[in-house]
Amino acid sequence: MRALRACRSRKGGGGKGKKGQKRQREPRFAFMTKSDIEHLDDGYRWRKYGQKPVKDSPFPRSYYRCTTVSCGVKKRVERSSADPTIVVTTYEGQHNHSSPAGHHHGARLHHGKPLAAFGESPPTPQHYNSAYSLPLQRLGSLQQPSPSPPPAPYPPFNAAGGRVPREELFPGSSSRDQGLLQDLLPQNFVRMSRER
DNA sequence: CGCTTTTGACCTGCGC
DNA sequence: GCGCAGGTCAAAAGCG
Repeated sequence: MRALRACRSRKGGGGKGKKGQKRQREPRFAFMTKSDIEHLDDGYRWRKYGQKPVKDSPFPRSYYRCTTVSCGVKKRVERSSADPTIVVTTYEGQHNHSSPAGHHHGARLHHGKPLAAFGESPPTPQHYNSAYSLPLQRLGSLQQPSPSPPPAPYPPFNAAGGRVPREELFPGSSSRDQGLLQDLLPQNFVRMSRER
């Protein structure tokens, strides 16, 4: 048990990051997975660096980071409050390395049955997309059901770091993630996936 | 012995 | 201006 936390000189320097600039720069990609385990082995090595209880969800949200140096890809894992069996994984950023150091199993979602995927840039498109025929959708398309689906699975954003501002994807909610589940997982979507 | 996990504290931004 | 929620850090413990 983390008994004594002796010298806590500088803790929590992160938060929302720089002032004035929202640190939502990396492309994000979220997908739902029907699994009993949260930490799906996608072939990369992840290190858990945090866990926080979510406001509208009885389940905590876990924060992972790619252990590979110079790869600042982050991953957020949380269970759906609507359906505990559904795990929502949100990737932030893209891997600089094609193959994980040491491990090369490829994408293995043990027990996971991906239900849907949203976002802008899947970390391993081939893995999730082809392997499970996931309907890649934009984040915004879920909130705003457009008559015609987006032509390309990957929205207009350059991997160099510049992507379409969140404001464009979320005209209504321009700030704060405001619940990944709420925004990314419409109730009907979850239910639909279950009933299939 | 090294890496991962756990957990509380701290910081920042936004909403009211 | 204050409070809340989200996100990150850092140290210790646990495990392989």
